[in-house]
This record gives sequence, structure tokens and C-alpha cells, in this order.
Amino acid sequence: MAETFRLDGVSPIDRSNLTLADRVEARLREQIVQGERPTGSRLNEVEIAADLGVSRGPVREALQRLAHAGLVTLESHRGAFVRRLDLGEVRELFEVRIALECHAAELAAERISDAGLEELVRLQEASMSEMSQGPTPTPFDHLDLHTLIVRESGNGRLQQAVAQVNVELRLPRSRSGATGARAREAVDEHRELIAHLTARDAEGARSAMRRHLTASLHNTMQLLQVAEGHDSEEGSR
Amino acid sequence: MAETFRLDGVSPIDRSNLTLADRVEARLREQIVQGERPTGSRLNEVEIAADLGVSRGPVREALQRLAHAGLVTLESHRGAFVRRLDLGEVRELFEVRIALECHAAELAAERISDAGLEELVRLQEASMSEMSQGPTPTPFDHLDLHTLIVRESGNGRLQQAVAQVNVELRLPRSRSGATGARAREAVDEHRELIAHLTARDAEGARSAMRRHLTASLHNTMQLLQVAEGHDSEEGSR
DNA sequence: CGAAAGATAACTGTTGACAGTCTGTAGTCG
DNA sequence: CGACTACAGACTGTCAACAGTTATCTTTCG
Repeated sequence: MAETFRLDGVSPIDRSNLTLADRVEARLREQIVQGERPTGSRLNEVEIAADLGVSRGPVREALQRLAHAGLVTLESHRGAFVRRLDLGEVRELFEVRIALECHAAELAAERISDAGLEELVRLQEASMSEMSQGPTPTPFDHLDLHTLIVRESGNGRLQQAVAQVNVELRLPRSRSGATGARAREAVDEHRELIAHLTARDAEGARSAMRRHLTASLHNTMQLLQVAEGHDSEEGSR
Repeated sequence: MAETFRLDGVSPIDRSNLTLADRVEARLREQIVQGERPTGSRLNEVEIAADLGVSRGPVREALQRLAHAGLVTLESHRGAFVRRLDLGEVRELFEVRIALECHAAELAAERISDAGLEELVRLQEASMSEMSQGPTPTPFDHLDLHTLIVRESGNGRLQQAVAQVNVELRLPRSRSGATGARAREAVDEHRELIAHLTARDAEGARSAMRRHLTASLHNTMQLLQVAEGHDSEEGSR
């Protein structure tokens, strides 16, 4: 996700080193996340190639990358499909997220900078004022706090792993309206988490994150269970 | 609901479904892990294609997959290279491994089957007898115990994530002779871990795994530090 | 003699065509 | 009338050639 930053003085600004495959990947990724390409739908290579005015080569490459990103499933000699996660897979993914973010919280408690702590508090206040004064259609702030904590773990690889898991989880979550009602509880849980981080209490931060994400998991599973019920009524397939 | 039942005796095991890209990937993966392809060396598409008697298409696909597996780095318009990990990256990867396996231990304590527990004990005894009676050139048993625990977490996705991290970590570890001296301590740590799992004590299993892997991390870092010293003497690149 | 500039070679990115596989449909036989 | 078979269409897997970029070597100038 994050572009590798090169400091070799060769190229001050990387020209459009973007390959065609890069652009096709970006476009498809956008279409999938936005819901433009429905879950489970087929991704026809020739159609996509014609659509974007390129040949099938770059399209195949893009599909391959999206498959590794977890947004697409590839079936040999059959084609590519927008990935559909069932409840069990969502749970498994969420548990991986818990594993990663709990450890990130632990590391962050030991390594977070003072600037990081300030930013954390600022985010907290922002979300609280938003909460009291109006509608909160922003699961983004929620994610940003988590993103910040993971970043302050000081482990780029961990950050990358979390990002990948979240890309996969974003898919079913965006379908089901996501949070909203739980936001109020989440703010409390965030407050506790921040307190432990400020105190640089690794074990406390871990368990706070654990409680927070476990609650979030249960909430998500409930929402999805309802959504899945609707799906089967509409009779997909 | 009334799906037509297909009994066409196609084939119980359709394994010629292997595409050329699959085979190229497997071959390259083997060469890289075995050290046949030195760390940092270039992977020339045309050379590989000619070598295996295929065209560049499947080779590109294989390289792409290996890049996502972390064994290869791709540089735009420059080529593919066998990945070289520095100490910092190894540490980061290992921390991810810790995050994943600690959570796996926690889950396994809650979910492990009786058969799993028996197998665990069997592994433990096997490694103890090996230890007392001769040389122990087998870090494989060591890994197998971890593999078993992760499997008993009941989370396929977690299992997959651990496997991927270990593929990446195997690379620098195989270079440095790996464990050996630490095997004795490891056995003790394993015993403690198994005790917690048997007692179905999730928190205990987690912290035991945490201690075990942290010790392993420090050991690995020390070994690599020595190995890296040798490398720079030989002056590669 | 060393360094910048230009030409040349090697390699990756991309393309369009060909071949093999799978899916769905029409036809045939019991 | 139902099930098996043969066929046709569509699509993916693979290939060989072309185009653009990067690296290397030679040449030339200070």
C-alpha cells in the first residue's frame, strides 16, 4: 500500500513510472471497494481490457495482485471473481486483526512518541465533539485512531499486515452500514486505551485493545448476520 | 434448491490443473529456499523462461506471486531480485510472528481437541528423546510443534498468515545455522507451554508463548548479527 | 588521465494471436 | 419424458514479437 520511499538522489520526482498494471489494479480496486463491482461477480479479462483500452497482460497482472490482496478469488481455467466472505471467514480475519492490533498496542505503549500521544488525544477530542453535536457517519475516524496506534508501534511490517487485513474486512463491513450505534461505547473503550498508552502500560494497552476489538467483533458479526439474512431472501446466485 | 446432480465420473483427483505458472513458481521457490539462487541475485525473465522451456508470461506470473510471498522484490523496469532482509526487517517480521502465534496459543488453549493434546505430548516426548541421545540437526520438529498449535487455533486464516511469515523468516534463518545450542532451553519453554494448553489456560499459554518467542527472537538476532559480520567481510556487492 | 555525452546492448512492459479448457445448449437414445 | 452425448461459444492459459526503459560501453572533450 505505502509506496516505498527512495532516497537515492537519482530521481527527485519519480516520473510516471506507473506501469499499466498499476493503473488497472488501482481502477479495479476502486471499483470493487466502491461496490461498483458486486460481490461474487465475474471479472472478465477481455471486457476489462477493452474497457480500459489495454491488452489482457496488465489486466491479468492486476487481477493477480488483487487476489493476493484478498479482494478477488482466482479459479484456475474459470476466471476471477470479486471475493465473497462468509461469516466464518470474517470472524477468522477479525481474529487475525485482533492478534496484530493487540500486539501493536503493546509495542506502541513502549515506543510511542510524545507527538504521537498528543495526536492521539487530539483525535479523541475530535471524535467526542463530533459525537455530541450530530450524526456520525464516519467510521473513518475510528479507523484512524487504530491506524495511528499501529503506526506508533514502530513496526512497518506490522503496519502493512494490519492494512492488508483491513482492506479485506472493509469489503463486507461497507455492505452492512457498519458501526453507528456502537460508536458511543467505542469512544469509552478508546479513552481507556489511550489512558494505558499515555501511562506507557503495555499490558494494560493490550488488554484494553483486546476488549475493544472483541466487542467490535461481536457487533460486526451481529450486523452481518442480519445482512446475510437479507441476502438470502433476495436469492442471489 | 433442486440442483442437478452431477455424477460424471470426471476425476477424483484433477491434478493436471497445474498451470505452467504454478510449476515455475514452485521451481523458483525451491531454488530460492535451497539457496541455489543467492540472496540479492537477479532473476532474469528470459533466462528462467529458457531454462524451464516456457515463455516469459508464466515466469512473470510466478515472480509476481513470489514477490507477494516475500521471497522476491520487484523493481519497476529493473527486474526481480531474491529478497535480502536486513536485521531490522527480520526483527519486524519476528514481531509479527509473535503477535500471530501468541494469539494462536490463546485460541488453541480454548479450542484444542483431545487428539491435539495427545499429539502435542507425543511431539514433546519425541524431541526430548532426540535431545538426550544425539545430535539435533532438526529445527523441523521445533517448527512442527508451533505448526500444530497454530492449527489447533481453529483459524485457517491465522494459520495461513503464520505460514507466510515463516516462509519469509526461513530465508535468513537457514543462512545462519539457526538454533542448536538453544534447543535445550526451547524444550523447557515448550513444556511450560504445553502445560498451559493442557490446562486450557488461555492467558498462561499466551504468556508462555510470548516468553518462548521473545527468547527465540533474541537468539536469532544474535546469530544473524554474527552472520552479517561475516557477510560484510566477504564484501558482497 | 578522468569525466561527461552519446551510442549500443540487454531487459522489462505490452501487445495481439493461438491453443486448451470449461460452460451451456441442442440433439439423440432409452 | 428424462438422461447422456456431442457440439459450439466464450474465456483463460500460453506464446512470440514489438516498444520503451535502463544499464553498459565507447567515444570525446576538458
